Amino acid sequence: MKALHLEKIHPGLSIDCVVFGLHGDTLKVLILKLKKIDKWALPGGFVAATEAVDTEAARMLKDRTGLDHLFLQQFHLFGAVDRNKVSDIRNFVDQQIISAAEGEVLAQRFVTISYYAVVDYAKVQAPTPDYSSEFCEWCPLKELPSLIHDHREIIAKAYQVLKRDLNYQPIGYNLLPDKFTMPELQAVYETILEKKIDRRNFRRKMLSFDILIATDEVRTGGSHKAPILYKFDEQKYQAAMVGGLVSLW
Amino acid sequence: MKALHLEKIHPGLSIDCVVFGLHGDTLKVLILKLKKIDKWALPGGFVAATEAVDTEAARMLKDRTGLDHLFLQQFHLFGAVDRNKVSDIRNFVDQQIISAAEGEVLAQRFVTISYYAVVDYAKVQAPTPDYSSEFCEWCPLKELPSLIHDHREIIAKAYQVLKRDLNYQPIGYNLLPDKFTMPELQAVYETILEKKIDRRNFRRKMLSFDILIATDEVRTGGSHKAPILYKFDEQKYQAAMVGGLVSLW
DNA sequence: TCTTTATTGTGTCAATATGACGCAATTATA
DNA sequence: TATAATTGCGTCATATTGACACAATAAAGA
Repeated sequence: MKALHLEKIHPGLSIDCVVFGLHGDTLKVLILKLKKIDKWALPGGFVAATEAVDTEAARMLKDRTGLDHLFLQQFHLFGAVDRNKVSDIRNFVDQQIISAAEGEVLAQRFVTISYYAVVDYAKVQAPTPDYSSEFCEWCPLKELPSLIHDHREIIAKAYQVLKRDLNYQPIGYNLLPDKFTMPELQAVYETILEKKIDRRNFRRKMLSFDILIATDEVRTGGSHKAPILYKFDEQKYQAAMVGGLVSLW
Repeated sequence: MKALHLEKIHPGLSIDCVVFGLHGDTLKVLILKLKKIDKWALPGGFVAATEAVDTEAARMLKDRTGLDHLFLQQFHLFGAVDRNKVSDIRNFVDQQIISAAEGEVLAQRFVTISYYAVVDYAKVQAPTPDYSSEFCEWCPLKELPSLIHDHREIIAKAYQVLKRDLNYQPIGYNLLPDKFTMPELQAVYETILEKKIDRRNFRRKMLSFDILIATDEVRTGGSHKAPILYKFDEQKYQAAMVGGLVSLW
């Protein structure tokens, strides 16, 4: 959480990424263990003076996960005055957990623009910590440890927005493999929404959105009927991202 | 668009507000005519170092419109590198439209966090220009003049998000009077969506959301049957703001 | 090879929701 | 007192949804 090249950094602004990982039927969040402080943080960083904010968010995600071309959704700017909890930082300095200089940096006011992404846990070999962190961990959403600043609030908001977005946006592109089965897609929804959906009704509704193309292949391996592999109709998928899947009025 | 007290301002960050006004059946946007430059701008400003970003957005809206307690929706951070179009600014300086010092300020990189609000045009007596602008105007969404920076893009995005939000959020609170009729509420939707809705089906759906309470009063004055006055069930309205009106899954 | 098990694709059906519209009631005005 | 305008309430055919039945089939075990 320290600026590397302050002179080249857009001032007062940070980026935080909430990276959701689907691990079986559990939704996890990528967090980083800080080096000196006994707390965790979201992957994030600062914006180079010469780069667009969206570009920088994508770069950070790539640096941590190795993943590229992900769907990164900007969802909120957190701009409370004491969102970095200056009294906590003073305590860290008093207890000599961090140096006075480090405390000075951390006590500066930053507003943070937050992005979320949903990634395939299996595609991320080993998340890479940044200069300020020791190691990374995928943590179940329900078992978050003590987080620095307002990062717990950021994660809560990200999860709320993600669930809301499922009501009008498709999901799965660059998250599932190019070809995937209906049960695999359903698992994405069930994991995020923490809710069982009737598989026959799920199929019917999903197909009605007209964003899937059935291939002539199936996924073998299970000791049961081999499910059909689908792919996204990229055109219609993108159209649905903009125009929404359903409209009330 | 110039900082008043740079030393007390959070650096590199501005706020822009897209204030939609319902004027009969037309959706208008509040814009400010700049003093020296022959362009228009969104109401906005900078964030005091001692204030939350949301608070500052509300303050700006109150300064311009006199309106308080509005629903202000933060919707996007615009963070492109050249969103202030530095080449345009250099031209203004070259043509001596603005001073070199003013050009210097305008050419600095700022990211802007944008909010939208929908207000009752009739409640705003006379919008007040700020120090950088000559006068304000409610401009129909379809007839926007030349705007500074990326403000046209900001308005387009605001309108897109507003229409999207109507699909899962209620609208009308602090926009309509405390008591309002069903046709008045419907007009809000029709004006924003630019779409006629069957009044009988609108009523049925709106009532099904269970956020309205019928009073025992009616609105007289028209030469026709007096419509019933409704008010919002504030509890359920707020719940719908968080949880959404409908859910796909 | 022949079951068995697990899970998929397809389809049914009652209940509910939606879109399009009819009609009597009622308010101010002519 | 009639007229015009617009509202509240209701109908009906059609579409959508939720709950569930059943045959098909891929792999594993007997």
